[in-house]
Amino acid sequence: MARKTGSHAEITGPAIRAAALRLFAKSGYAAVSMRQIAAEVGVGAGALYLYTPDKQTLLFDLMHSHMTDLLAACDALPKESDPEARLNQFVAFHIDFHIGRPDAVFLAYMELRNLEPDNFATIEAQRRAYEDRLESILEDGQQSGAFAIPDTRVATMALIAMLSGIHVWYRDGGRLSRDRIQTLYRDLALRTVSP
Amino acid sequence: MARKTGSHAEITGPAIRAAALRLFAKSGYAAVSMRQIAAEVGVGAGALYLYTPDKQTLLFDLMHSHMTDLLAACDALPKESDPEARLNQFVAFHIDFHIGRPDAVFLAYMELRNLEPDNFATIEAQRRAYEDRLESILEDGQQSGAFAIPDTRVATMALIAMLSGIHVWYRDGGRLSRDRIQTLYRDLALRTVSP
DNA sequence: ATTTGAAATGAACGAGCGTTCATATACAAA
DNA sequence: TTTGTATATGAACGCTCGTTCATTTCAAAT
Repeated sequence: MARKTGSHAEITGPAIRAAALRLFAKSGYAAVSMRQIAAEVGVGAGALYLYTPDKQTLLFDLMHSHMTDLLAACDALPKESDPEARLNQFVAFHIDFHIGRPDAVFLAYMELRNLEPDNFATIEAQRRAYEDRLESILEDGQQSGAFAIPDTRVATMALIAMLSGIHVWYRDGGRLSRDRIQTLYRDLALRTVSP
Repeated sequence: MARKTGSHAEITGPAIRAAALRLFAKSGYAAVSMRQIAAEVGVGAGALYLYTPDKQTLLFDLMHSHMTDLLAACDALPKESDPEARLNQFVAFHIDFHIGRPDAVFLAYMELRNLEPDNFATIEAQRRAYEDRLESILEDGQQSGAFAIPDTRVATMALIAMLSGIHVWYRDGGRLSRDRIQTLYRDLALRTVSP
């Protein structure tokens, strides 16, 4: 048997990316073999190379498209002028975006060290760009007197870490609803910057 | 050649653990081979098995002893009665302990998924026990009225994430001294729980 | 000086790795 | 219905992996 009945590139391609994402997130890039990914999709290992030049590129594409989506979604938010409203908006956005993509979030956080130098630099720049979105909000609030922040860079990193930490314990259908979590973290964020 | 001049178990054993810790932290458990570890120590790969039954146990021992040290050091802190003082103490302790052990922190944080189920359960219980140290402080403060926390469990996870996030950006000799970081994070922590 | 056990070697094992390629089949267009 | 191309196979390549083991050498105790 060679080509399969009903096989199409527009099905297999995304299926490979989805399987790779799930497996990389669960076991880690280095611990997952191309044969495992292929088995999950239901094809032979050789077929993967019709869709990616190699394993490293598969990882990079997953991380890169995640970060690109993140930045695009962040920039597509309606513009608020009040720093406090912008912070609230950022917190709600971050939680919403990240809770809906646990595997991609896990990848982007845990697999940086498995990227080759050029790929690493690209992802790292995107991560930094995202942090800068938050830092701008804090700086503007600081200048306008809406916030009182001793060190905006530290506050930025602290807030990002606090928000990103949700993925460690959040489970769908757990004790807290998404709305409740957003409310609690909006409150936490606001407390850390309020005068 | 077989046995080496000047070779001693009390030297090679710790050297293996130190090399494994550094390499696991840098590249990840699955990406590091026993031969790499051995090369770093300056022995053959076979020699490692005089000091560990297998690679998995080597990882587990590193994580387990780190967590055990962490809990012991935390419990050895002088007892404070005031919840605010206890929170300050916890923040300072956490930062101090973690900044001094970047590799072990990285391991305990990133390699959980590479632990076999029994080992995972052990480490996870220790991690939870550490979180509970902080949660107790927050609960006591909440009951005494010193703190006003909508959800102590969420506040606990948020604070732990915030504090642990320091390892992402902290570098020895960077812009901020250890003292300055402790001051900033004590302030951040206090803000998030203050009435 | 001799003995004894600890410490390390280095070859070997079977298995699995990422990747390539000649080959075969299914589908779309003619 | 024929033809051309997209899609997939599965064997094979050269490596590296974790681990074992017979063997050798060093260091300390007698």
